[in-house]
Amino acid sequence: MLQVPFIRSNKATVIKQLAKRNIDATEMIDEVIALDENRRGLQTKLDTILSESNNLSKEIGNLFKSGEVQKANALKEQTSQLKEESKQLSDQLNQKVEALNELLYKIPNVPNDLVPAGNTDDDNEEVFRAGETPKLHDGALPHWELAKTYDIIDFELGNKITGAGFPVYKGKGAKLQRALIAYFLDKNTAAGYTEYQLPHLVNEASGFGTGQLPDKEGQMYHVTEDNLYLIPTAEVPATNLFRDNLLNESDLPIAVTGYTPCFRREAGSYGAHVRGLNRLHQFDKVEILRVEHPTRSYDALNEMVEHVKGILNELKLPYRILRLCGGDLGFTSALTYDFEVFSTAQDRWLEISSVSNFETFQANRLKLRFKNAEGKNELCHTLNGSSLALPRVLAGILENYQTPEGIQIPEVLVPYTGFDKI
RNA sequence: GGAGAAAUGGCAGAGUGGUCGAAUGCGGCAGUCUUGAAAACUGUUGAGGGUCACACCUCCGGGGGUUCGAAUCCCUCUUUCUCCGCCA
Repeated sequence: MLQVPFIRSNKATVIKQLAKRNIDATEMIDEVIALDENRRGLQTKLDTILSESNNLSKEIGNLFKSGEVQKANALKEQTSQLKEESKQLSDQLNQKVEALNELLYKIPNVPNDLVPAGNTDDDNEEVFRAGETPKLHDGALPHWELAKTYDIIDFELGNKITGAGFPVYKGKGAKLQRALIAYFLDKNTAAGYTEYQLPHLVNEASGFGTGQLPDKEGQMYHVTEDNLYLIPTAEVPATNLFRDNLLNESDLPIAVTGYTPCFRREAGSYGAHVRGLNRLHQFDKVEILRVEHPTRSYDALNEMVEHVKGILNELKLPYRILRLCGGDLGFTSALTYDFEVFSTAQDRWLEISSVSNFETFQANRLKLRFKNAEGKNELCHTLNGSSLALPRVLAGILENYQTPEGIQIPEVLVPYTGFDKI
């Protein structure tokens, strides 16, 4: 969530930038400022009363000590009114704080200057394109047909044991998945990211820290018995590693990578776009995450983009990079680059990575700070990205590397798979 | 799952109703001494709100209660440890 002091001193900019998301935030921002002023006024009043009653209590204590019981009892009577007042004030104060927070939860992050205005993914700005779209032979198939032909992914079996969106990988399909995970992790650790194995279920506080809660709980599977959520992305446990941390400036930057399965309810998705591996309830993903000094975070974002590019170049897949427009930008993000791989057989682009700078938006909720050069506590910037999401990369490989004789394995993966053809 | 014990500042650890935001030690920072360093000595060292800055307020695992007054008493939740049971 946004910081109130920031809103107060940058009101015009905040409203202007939020307009890129097609939000007129004028009213909300005004209300935030009014509620905050109100809150501070109440706080000051309450503090005064508490101060008075603290003094009285001390006096009473001293009187008891010196044996002046009657005087002490007389003073006791005075405290009851103060108590009543302070109770009322603190109730009012709590209401204000709650109202303020509820409002703040509804305000998305302020888009960066680079974010183009726009409504839908049509308005995203293509900033890079690489890789040749291969000319496929006659009779080239979409990946779900290839999966069947070569018996490497079984969607029906997943259907039987769980339901739609939970495919079963088998044989060389399973091995290829494992190879991709190992390859991605190796690339990430070689680039300085520390590998973590993270919990796949998280508590409410963690869901809140990264912005899934409140409001977006419908996207996550919820284990009500224990009030835990299945992670929709490793971003949630990875970012929450640093919840409530007060770091030294020298601890920054922090770079983390981890592989986890991801679980998404994807309520409301339907049709051809959920065919095959396009959209699943459970999928594998390797994530990279950075905790950065505010002055460096956009350099870090570029480094992450370059890193993901490096991987896709090695895999020799056709891909493009989009800068998301305001309408398509995630709630918590200030600037996001999406990577899409070209699905030749489907003739469409599939999102395989999303690299974002959240600036202080998550850090504020997480209370993730560092001590700056002046000795003041300052919020860190958090960033994360996929490197990479497995199913669509797999789809891209199957479709783009298919030949009449079988599916070639990208050269960099062969040491991991142990075979060069399916 | 059952029984018991515990949770205090970066860490260790005192504090069982009244100048306790909290002794002491370690660590950190600054200074003295030193050519420099170490050692020694001296000082300093939690967070949030609030203020131009002070003042002031809140925080001793979380929440609630008793009391004029709670780190200290009561209730509750969570976590950790020990023992028993079960178990990949």
